[in-house]
Amino acid sequence: MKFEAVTIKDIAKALGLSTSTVSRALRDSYEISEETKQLVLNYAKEINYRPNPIALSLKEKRSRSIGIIVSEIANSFFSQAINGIESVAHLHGYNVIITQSKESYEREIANIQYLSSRSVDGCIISVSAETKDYTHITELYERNLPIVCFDRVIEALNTFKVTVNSFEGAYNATTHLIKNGFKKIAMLSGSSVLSISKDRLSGYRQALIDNGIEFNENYVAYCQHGGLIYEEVEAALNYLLNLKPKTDAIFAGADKLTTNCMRYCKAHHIDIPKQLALIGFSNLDFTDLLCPPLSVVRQPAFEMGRISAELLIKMIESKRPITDFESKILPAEIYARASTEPINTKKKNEK
Amino acid sequence: MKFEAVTIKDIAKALGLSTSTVSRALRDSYEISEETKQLVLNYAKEINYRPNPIALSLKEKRSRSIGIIVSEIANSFFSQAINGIESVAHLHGYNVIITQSKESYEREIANIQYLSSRSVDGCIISVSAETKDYTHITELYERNLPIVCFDRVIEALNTFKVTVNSFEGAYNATTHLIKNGFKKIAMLSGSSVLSISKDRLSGYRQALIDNGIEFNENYVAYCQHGGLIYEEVEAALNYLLNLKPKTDAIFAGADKLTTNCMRYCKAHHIDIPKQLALIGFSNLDFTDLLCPPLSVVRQPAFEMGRISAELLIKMIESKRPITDFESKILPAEIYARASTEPINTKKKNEK
DNA sequence: CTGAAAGCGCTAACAG
DNA sequence: CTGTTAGCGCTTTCAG
Repeated sequence: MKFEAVTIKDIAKALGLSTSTVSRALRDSYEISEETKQLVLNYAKEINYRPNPIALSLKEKRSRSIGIIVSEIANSFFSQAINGIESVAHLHGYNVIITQSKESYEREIANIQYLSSRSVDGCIISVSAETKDYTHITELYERNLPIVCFDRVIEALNTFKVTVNSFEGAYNATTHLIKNGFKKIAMLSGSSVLSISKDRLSGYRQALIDNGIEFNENYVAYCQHGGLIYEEVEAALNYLLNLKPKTDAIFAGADKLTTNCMRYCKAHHIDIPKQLALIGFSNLDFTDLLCPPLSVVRQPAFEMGRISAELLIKMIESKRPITDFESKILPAEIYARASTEPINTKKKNEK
Repeated sequence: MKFEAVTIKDIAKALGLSTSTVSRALRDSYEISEETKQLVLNYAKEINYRPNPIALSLKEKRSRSIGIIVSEIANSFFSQAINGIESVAHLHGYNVIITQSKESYEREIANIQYLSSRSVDGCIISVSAETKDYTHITELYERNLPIVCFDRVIEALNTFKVTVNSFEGAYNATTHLIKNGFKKIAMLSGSSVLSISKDRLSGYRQALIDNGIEFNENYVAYCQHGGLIYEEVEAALNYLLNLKPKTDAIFAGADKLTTNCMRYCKAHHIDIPKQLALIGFSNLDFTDLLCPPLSVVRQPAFEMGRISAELLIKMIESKRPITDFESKILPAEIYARASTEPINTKKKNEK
């Protein structure tokens, strides 16, 4: 089965013109008579002519499309970010090709190579949790493929980076827990190689220190797949919840970690926040409807996508190489809800 | 900024061969000596040569990519379905271009035209809630663009269709409510033009009738944007909850309707299920964690995506036009949770 | 066994 | 103002 489209040649033949005349007429070139233009334009509309972007791409070595690599579109943060990217891309006449790495290094490589060979004009990337070696990306970047990093950025890559202030978000979340009276706050962290994990860990650490609480490495557990697999979260929590002194609150560093932590508590009949308080990064739209309503650190995902796309398009359309790269760091917002409410310990202990 | 890739020409020049020889060597043609093949293959690997799929597409008029149009990737049902599509597409060496209609007729047209002109080999479509006229799709289909409909199908299009058994899902959900003692069951429906809305309404209706309850049109409210906009759900519920006799349960016909209904109840301090029971279609992964845990009708989204992609690829690769189109109808699963638990009315009314 | 040449759809320099 | 031609990267006759 083959799908046959109308070409410039068909128009030229039908109208007894040359292909170049038709081409020029369609692009409203000044060197074509008004008469011919109208003739061509009308006929083109009539037979519903659409230029073949593939031929165009081949010729111009640009495709007016941009590639996206994220770990998982089913993740709210990423689908919101993609919406942001699409909104500005379409505004500038670009289309968007979305790919998922599923946190796999192999798939990330396959994706970026597909995208680059597919002649996307640039890429917006949030690297996979598995990726430690970035040569597949830096190589393309050095060969002049415009790339913007967002969310999980590559420190070593000298380009635009769009992130949330992970340190601050983690700092505020942890401080919030402390203010609400929680003492033994553990951190459930994503892959230790990710920049955001490190930043979030630092924020958590600093908040403890600033509040006169000792930072204890043992109260941090890592999930190398970012919580994508429930079992890794289960293992991490089995560990964290059996420490002495007893963990009374969890700060979770990523979307899936947060929700899977909740799932764990439900499965193990752990009362939130009475037995365990919980706050974590999440962009789910339903955290207020959860049981209990969940305190979260929310990232401006749409906005991050928007900015990333704007920067990428700026890079693509810039005449000369850009050397002055800013990093955009947006604030994360804390939503305090029931999952971190202070528990009135007096009832139990006093009087 | 331009990204320059290695071409066959570069290899030919470097090795003192012709481009055709190189091309043949790379494709392991029988008419090339083992020697030359090795030479070319080694060099190609060394300089990391990748064929340009754009050039290939132009030549072969096929791109080994398939297009997807869904209303919204942030919708769990669709992101799960996309995962299913991707899994088989990659298996067959196809790539996937995802687009979103955002329930807009205009965007749907723009998307499918982009995809077809972009020479995707076929499309998998779930139409937007706004779409009443399908000529933009049927036209392309008649011009031999393979298309598979899923979820929201186009009845009139004679092609493969992959759906969930909406009638049965709705029937079972409604019956579940009746069995649990609810009397005045209202339905919160999506866009009235969608086939799935009609089927779900029929299922709801039939369940009432089969249980000796009169079907009353007034107890059905429609949300033309499928619940994407909270306000339309709010308006619908304001209406449904003020009917006499009083509505005591809601059956919601789509993902966003269900969750927005929950949000409404929370905002209006309506106790689920005591004041209002709720069950609805939803593919959210967190419905068990909601407050209260939500009874849902769940669609096998991944599976639907998988099957759609298999059928599409079968269509694309078939030598002769296919005429025998089956419709795959998969069962929906009911998960009964606290949001539809029977309420013990005896306490109030009797003795 | 290998090379020259044409062509996929389009644009753009170069001629008229 | 319009036509001819070459070329983007690749495959594929058709000639050697």
